Amino acid sequence: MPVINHIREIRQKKGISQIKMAEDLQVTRQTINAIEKNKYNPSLELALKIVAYFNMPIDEIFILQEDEK
Amino acid sequence: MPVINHIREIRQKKGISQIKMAEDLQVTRQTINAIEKNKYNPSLELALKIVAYFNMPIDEIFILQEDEK
DNA sequence: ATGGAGTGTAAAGATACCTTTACATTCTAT
DNA sequence: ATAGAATGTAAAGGTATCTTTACACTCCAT
Repeated sequence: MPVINHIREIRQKKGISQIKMAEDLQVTRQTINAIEKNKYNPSLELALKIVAYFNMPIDEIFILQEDEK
Repeated sequence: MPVINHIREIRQKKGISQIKMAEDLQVTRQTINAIEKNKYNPSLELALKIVAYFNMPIDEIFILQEDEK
């Protein structure tokens, strides 16, 4: 899985629940949960919304793993 | 379409063909073309690869349009 | 004017992303 | 120990992303 994310840690550090984050971003709680659990990556659109939501540089949230083909 | 990109201009300014860019990024030429023509957005993974490929800040390549719901 | 390089596009098929609904589990506070 | 809030997960369905194959067009150089 070539893209990892630090959403859970960041979200928890900010004291935000999956429910609130999902509502704020207008997606379902399951979507947030699945992304945190690395079931799949967010779309580019949702990823950019998350970056804006956390107000952090993208490379502190999403990291492209170079090793695997 | 809430995410726009400046891939075409950047690619052309660097003198790279869609074919070469597709090979370098390990996707098909049609994928590059479709993204440039705004048929759809790249996945987060491909977007991050493009950012690394161009070696530019993401917000100079991909822009989240805020206005539309 | 023919050929090659670059680009535009379409159809069909596979997998990824996201939703709705639903139920189960964990954690904390009372 | 029970309740409420938060989280984990699963199935089914819809749309998005990407592939393969294929054909068309433009532009420039020979």
